[in-house]
Amino acid sequence: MARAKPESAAAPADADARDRLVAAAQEAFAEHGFKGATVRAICAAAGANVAAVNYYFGDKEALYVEAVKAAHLCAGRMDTVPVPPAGAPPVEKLRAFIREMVSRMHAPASPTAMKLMMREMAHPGRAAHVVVTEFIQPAAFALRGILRELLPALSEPELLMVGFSVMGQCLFYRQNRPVSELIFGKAEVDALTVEMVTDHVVRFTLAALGHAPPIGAKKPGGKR
Amino acid sequence: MARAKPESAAAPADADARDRLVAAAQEAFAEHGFKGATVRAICAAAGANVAAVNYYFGDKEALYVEAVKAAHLCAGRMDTVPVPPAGAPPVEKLRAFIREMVSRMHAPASPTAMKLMMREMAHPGRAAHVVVTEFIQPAAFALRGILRELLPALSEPELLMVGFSVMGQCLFYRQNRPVSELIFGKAEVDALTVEMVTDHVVRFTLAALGHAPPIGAKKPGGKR
Amino acid sequence: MARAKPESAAAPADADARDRLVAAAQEAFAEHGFKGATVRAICAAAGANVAAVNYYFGDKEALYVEAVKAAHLCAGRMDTVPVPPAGAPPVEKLRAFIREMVSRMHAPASPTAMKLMMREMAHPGRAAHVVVTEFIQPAAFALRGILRELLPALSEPELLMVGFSVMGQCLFYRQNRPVSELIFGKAEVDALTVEMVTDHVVRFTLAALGHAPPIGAKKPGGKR
Amino acid sequence: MARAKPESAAAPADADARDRLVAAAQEAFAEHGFKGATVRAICAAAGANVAAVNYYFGDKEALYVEAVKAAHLCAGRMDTVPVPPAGAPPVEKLRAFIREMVSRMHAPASPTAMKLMMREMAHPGRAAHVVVTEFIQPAAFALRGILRELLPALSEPELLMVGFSVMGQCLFYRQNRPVSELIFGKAEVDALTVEMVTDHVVRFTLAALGHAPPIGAKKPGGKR
DNA sequence: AATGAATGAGCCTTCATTCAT
DNA sequence: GATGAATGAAGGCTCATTCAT
Repeated sequence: MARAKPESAAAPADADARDRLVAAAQEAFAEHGFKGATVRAICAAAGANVAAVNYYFGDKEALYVEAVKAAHLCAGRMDTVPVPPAGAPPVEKLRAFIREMVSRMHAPASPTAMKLMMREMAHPGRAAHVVVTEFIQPAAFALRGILRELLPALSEPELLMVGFSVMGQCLFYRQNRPVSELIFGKAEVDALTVEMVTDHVVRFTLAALGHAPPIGAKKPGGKR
Repeated sequence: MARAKPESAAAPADADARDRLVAAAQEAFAEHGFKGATVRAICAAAGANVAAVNYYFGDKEALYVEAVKAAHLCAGRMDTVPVPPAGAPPVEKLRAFIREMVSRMHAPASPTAMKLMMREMAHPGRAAHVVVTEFIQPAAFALRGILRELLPALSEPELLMVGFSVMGQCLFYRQNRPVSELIFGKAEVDALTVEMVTDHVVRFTLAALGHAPPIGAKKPGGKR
Repeated sequence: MARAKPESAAAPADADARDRLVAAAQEAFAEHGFKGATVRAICAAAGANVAAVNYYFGDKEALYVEAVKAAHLCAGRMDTVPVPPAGAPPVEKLRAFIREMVSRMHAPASPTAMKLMMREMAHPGRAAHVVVTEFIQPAAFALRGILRELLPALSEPELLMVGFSVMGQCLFYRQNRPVSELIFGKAEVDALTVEMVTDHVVRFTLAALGHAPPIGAKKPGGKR
Repeated sequence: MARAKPESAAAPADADARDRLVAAAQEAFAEHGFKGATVRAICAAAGANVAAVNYYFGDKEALYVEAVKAAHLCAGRMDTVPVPPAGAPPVEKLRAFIREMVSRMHAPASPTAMKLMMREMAHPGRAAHVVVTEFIQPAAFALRGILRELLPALSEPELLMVGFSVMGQCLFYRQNRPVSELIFGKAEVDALTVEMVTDHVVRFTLAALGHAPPIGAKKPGGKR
């Protein structure tokens, strides 16, 4: 926020102390939550002094906010990236949106970054405002716009729920992956590649909206 | 003279200290997480001594596990509940399953039991095993059975993803409610009643599976 | 303030932890001031745990207040003790007042208690209100009453300054003893017994007020 | 090229960093004590670097000593100032001495230099020696000389106590001003001007010594 | 059986100080 | 000469836990 050197985004090892601190904080906060993570552990993991977090950020909480902000920066803005075909048909836009969303949820650039974001979303607190207004809200409105094009006759609440159905499918793969692995086995879940999931969610959704043959039908075959 | 023993966990009615402790722990852990909740606050809320948690459970962590276990007991088994149409057609079974699931997830205020379970599911740890094997797993297998009946031709991975799409839609309303309210406004989100959401998820899913007209179509239109 | 066992006042060694804590705190605060004294050192000196001060008093500051209050309690109330001859002639009352005041300043029951009181008086802060209203104020008003009897014609400001002259003489022996010893030598200053100082201050004051022969005159001799 | 060296302490006019540091230190130490004042705050107030105090003085404590020394320099020597009547009658000398002393102690607001000196005198430590030998001692001896002239027959201890009575009256107005204001109200105490206090202390003392009519007598009475 | 007084480990933070520039 | 980024020691305080009762 107040620095002029945002060079290489993820700072795993050799970046300067401040960036290493943020990276370590993401990891720690994602793993143990705000209270569970200790600044001592974070500083140790970042190879910095115990006083470093107070020196660079002034506060444990400020570091937390910074970590969440960095996480969503690292994940990229949702409103700019996903919809390459600006004037394309809405079905294509939706397909692109889901593809982008699923791929982000599936194998994000920084796993811990996503994890941290999810944690904050589940229990909004200190940094919720930043994440929501800068990261989530644009995506949500973009999706709503696409869906409105596709379903011009739907009432607002119905449109809202359609959007929730799309987001629910995408978020599931991140929010409930650990439990899924416990139930069905890690191998089974890991076998689902990004492509498979993307195709499935796109098809499931488009089928529900009447823009593709239903799931039971022969793959890309005749109308039946 | 007083009580026989603090043996059987679930207390029938008048709630002695041990049960009040578990109830208070559910509330506290659901609200502040494991580290955030203090045993002092829990004991105070339960009207018990500071040493009560150690006396009854031996450990803060043991109390946590007990609280989560009690939560899933309180929430009820997922495989037994939605049985109304035991041998009914699979579409009806699916409808019943979704109805049950959505209504459980939907509780607007905060049935602390569910909240606590969700927290534990998001970051599986201490008590994940019990919750998963006794609560989630049966539900997941029940859903898988229903879907298999509906879609006999699907491959295993495809079936898995269909189940994830159903669960994703249902869970969304609990896991992402706070953020949804931040984005679209609390009023908009609260306006979605259990009935509306149930109907929507059922219809969206059945439409995707080809067992109902798609969402865009005229609502109460012809059978096709 | 909230305990029911004010048994033996000064608790040097075997009293319960709380009292030992207050005693140690008096010593430490008197010696190093509020910020200079550490709760760790205080607890160590009291043979108590590091958390003891927070357990018994909740705060370092609360302990400070308690220490100051205990100090003035230990020194005794000023309004009740000194004026035995209730209806005696004012000169006698003044003599008694000065005697009491000087002897307290000179060799108080607990040297550190007095020192602590003086410190707080010099830089009033946290505990000033208690000390002033409960200990200093009564003494000041008692003195003012005595002086008003002696000097009925004096204006208020003049009476105030006469009181200050009396108090200034008495307090000097406590507030500036260390410096006095540095200048004139410890032996010289220590040679001044309570009796000598009392007699001197009484005589100096009464002489100034015209109720005794001046200092230069032959001791208790003729009018000159 | 810039300045020769930070050698001579007292700066004449434009105040370079070192001098600003000392000034800021006086203020801070006088207000918050040694531990209470932070070098960061001092440097900030002096518009200097955080490392400036260590660079110029080597130590926080060294800066403290320097500040106290500068304070006593700034306050001026006590033996040289009140010389107006060099060979005047001793009564006049005493009058001049008290006048000088009272006016120095009386400064109503906060000439930080004096405040700092008083603090150090109350708890002699690091810098006590310099202050005493260079500032207090000369004044004390000057006073003793004057009193010896006035009271040639007195024993040494008696003379000492007379000196203490004079000093006690003067110092009272600085050492106990805050408490006095708390007891009698700020307005009452502030109403006592330097002139009033000077006149009172002179008269009180001279009366005690038999060189003026006692306090109770008619104010502007005959010379006697 | 059940309590609450007491403990010690550990947390976040501050602060005087240093070192490379 | 003078700076400011960075450090480590220490401080106040919280909290889960225990031990006599």
